[in-house]
Amino acid sequence: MTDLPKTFDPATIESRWYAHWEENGLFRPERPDAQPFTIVNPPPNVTGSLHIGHALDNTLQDIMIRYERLRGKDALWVVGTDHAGIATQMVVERQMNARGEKRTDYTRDQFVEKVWDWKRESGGTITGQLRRLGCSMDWSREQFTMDPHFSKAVTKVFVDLYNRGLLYRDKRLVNWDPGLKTAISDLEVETREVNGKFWHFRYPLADGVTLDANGDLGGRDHIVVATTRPETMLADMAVAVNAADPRYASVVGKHVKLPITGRLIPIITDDHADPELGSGAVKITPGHDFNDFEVGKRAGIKAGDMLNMLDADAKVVQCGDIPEEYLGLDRFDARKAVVAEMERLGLLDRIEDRVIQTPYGDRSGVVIEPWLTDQWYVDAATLAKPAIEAVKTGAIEIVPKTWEKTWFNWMENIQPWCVSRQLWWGHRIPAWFGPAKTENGIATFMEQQFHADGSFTETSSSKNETFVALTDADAISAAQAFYGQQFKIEIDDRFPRASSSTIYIVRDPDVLDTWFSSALWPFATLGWPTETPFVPSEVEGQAARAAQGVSTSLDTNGKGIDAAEGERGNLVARHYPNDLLISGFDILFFWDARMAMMGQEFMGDVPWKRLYLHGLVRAADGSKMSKSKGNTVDPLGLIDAYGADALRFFMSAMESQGRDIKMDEKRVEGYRNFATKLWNAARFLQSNGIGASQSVTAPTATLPVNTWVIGEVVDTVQAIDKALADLRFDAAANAIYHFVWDQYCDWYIELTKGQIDEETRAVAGWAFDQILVMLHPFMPFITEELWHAMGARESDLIVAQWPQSVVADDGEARAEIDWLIRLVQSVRTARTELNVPPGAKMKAIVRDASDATRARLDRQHASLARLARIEAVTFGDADEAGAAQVVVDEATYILPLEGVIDLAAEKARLTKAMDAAAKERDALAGRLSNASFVERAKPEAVEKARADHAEKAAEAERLAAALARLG
RNA sequence: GGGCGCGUAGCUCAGUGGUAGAGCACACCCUUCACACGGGUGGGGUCGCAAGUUCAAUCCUUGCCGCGCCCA
Repeated sequence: MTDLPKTFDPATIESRWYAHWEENGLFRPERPDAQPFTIVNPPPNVTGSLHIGHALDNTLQDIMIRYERLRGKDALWVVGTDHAGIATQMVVERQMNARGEKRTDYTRDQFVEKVWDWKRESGGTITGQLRRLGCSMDWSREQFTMDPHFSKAVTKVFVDLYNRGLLYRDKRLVNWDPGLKTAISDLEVETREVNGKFWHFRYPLADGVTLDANGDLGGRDHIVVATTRPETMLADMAVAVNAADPRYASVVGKHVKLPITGRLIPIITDDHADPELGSGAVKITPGHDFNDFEVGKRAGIKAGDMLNMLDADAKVVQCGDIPEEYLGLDRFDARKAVVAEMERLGLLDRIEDRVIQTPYGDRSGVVIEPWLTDQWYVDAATLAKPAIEAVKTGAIEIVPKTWEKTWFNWMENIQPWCVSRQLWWGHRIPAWFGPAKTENGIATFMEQQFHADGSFTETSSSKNETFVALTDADAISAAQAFYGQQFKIEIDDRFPRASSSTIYIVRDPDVLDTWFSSALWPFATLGWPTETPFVPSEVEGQAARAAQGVSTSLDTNGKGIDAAEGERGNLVARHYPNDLLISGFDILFFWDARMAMMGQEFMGDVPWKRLYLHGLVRAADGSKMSKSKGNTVDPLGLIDAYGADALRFFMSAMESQGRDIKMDEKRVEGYRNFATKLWNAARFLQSNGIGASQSVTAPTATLPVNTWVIGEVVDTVQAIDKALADLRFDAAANAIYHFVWDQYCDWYIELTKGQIDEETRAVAGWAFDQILVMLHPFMPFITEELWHAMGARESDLIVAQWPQSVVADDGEARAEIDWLIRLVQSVRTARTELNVPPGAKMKAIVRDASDATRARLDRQHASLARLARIEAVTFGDADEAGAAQVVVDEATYILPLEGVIDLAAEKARLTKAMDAAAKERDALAGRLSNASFVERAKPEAVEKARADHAEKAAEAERLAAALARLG
């Protein structure tokens, strides 16, 4: 045993134990024959640093993985980071900007190399911080989404999805982020309400046409349309009215002459125009509005023919007939210019104030522009079906269950997922474009993308040929097969084209959405596609999809174990499906849902059997923490102040299902105090010659106090087992907290003081060991430290054995200690209320004591003397006149306090106690006298009411007697 | 507009169809030989409001009020 300092100082032990565990491979001990238990960590952004949400998420995961490791399972916690395409590219570009450089000063390869440099240098921040939190991940297999093996998986998934018709290139409106100059998915768009305006414009009818003179709008020569985005009128291609709207029936098929551009645009009918709203007529800008895009398509306008008046920066470009002075204007300047011109022309009907739902990029914070481009889309609706089914059949259990509805709702209304991004950092799309074969021979189609400064870039049109392949070589062979042996195929970085002898194919410059790769995390981290699951091959995976991926966790469980027998070392076979995923609900769609889709598609099985969703950690005032508000709490600061164990315990104790956690630093402090309490208990044990126990099984106990504490240990194990089985982290933490402080320290240690014999030494040491094991998942550092401080050990605590939850037959012992505690408390209360000096020792005369009570008093006299300061106990009658009286069960304890006692105070005290008992007695009597209660209530409820009534009645009677004796 | 959640002691939160709990804070007492980051004792709540179901509602149902989040 090592002597412990008086106060626990977390900082001195945390780094030491963490290094010890990691260096000795204790985060993933070799357990080839054990049942696997697998969690993958939500890969933090490689640019990130640990925030309080990570602290919560990773603490919960660590609790589960340490718990299962202690229970003997082959626990694997996969860890790594994701490459965070946009965020990482932004970080590196910002650094370049600070040096007066920009990305385009470099070639793509040079730039990507610089990002790798940055990653090697600064990408490990968060992994170091996770270690400080005590997280026991398998660092030996740390992953990165851009690792070669992982990239291989990403490419394969892209190619396979393409070949299965689940991934395609399409020209349609996409959420374009003009700040980052890339497409983003609809999930990355955040809708905000902003104060804006609704401008009503008059569009003159062309060719002298007027509205029906007899109609409600009486022969007007114009149609009023309204818009929240006036600048888009420069790309208007139609005015739509409802076919059932009589006001416009006479002009359908006619034209309006678009102001400013002079363009003639048709008046068409479409249900999108609602006669009840505004004028009933709407301007249609198919190239710049999602609704209008659909209207345009219904009107027969092809996507490629839709007018596009903005460039990638959202500046106005020529799309045919826009006056010179508008070209190059930013979209918001263009808005002002258009409104001013319409007003000058007398065509501004009116302006309304209106709250507008405006889309913003969640990373850039700029207004998103619907923009017409070619992008790659995943057929999410098809992939969602097995994911929906998995939750319905229970193959995936979502905890808390309330999230199921959200899961279904989102999955059932899912839109095509835009997965291409116009970035340099990320997984480059494995698609090559070559010239098209047409009836006139081989031809290249290019699309010109104009810029506001008059320049333009050309990109390969979707009319060209596309080759999706795993490698350059595969792309070349595919092209060779397509174009024929007479051509040499070369990969080029300019544009697809053909000479008389050579075909040049060009790889798509875009990269994939980071979430596309992190969706593969549960299996690509395990070595897929090199290592494969036991059963599904690609063909079988497809078959599973055809069958909607219905599987049960029983099937998958069996498969995992069988696979382990035959293919030890194949991590995919052994650890897929994962057992549990713990994530914040904020990434339910971004990540969890997509893992479910990809897992089902490629592995033919769910990625995890359970999905636990926790809430956010909010600021003390309940507001959301954010850097911009400056109200973030740094978990590392909390670790510095209170220790990682205290922070972890806080997270667990506050994690109740379906609720956010409000930051409460006082509570973290309280759990630091708890750690110190445990520390001091260990010091007490040491000073009494109590150390490490020799067995996992409880020692033989004869003394009631020892039997009692063994029973309490078992109760606590059972409570924790139950709580963690249900993922009730708060209940688990509270169970061990309550046992340590309120049972072990406050009563067990106090009851044994001064009478520590060999048996007690053994039991006390054993019970303390059980505490260390049970508390270890929550507070790994202090428990490991104390584990070793208490004596020599066969193993480190991190790989010790979880307590056995066997029930001992201890009814009588527990009843005795329960009685003793109530007696001590009652005497203490009487002493305090009667102002008996704390040090004063008393004797007690006991009336009406049963034989059992006499025996207990005899056995427990030493404890009674210590804790209640009752020195001598005698039996029989006594003069109660100058005495306090305490009623516990059948007996009354008379405490002579001649000269000390305040008679009035004692009377008041007894009266209060008697009234309380009488009140409950009467309430119970009232209930029992109610015939319907006795007839209809459950028999056991009636029985309990009767018993309680008898007890309360007796208690009131004894207190009344005591009061009477007082005179 | 649709969906979800929350409203319990001064604060932060558990909880249960049958007499309301914890931590912190508060009051009083205690340098008792592990611990003042401690020990002891105590005060404090018509469980948001209203109706309904029930022998019995803080808990179930409905409505209302207030707060938060997600989706359109």
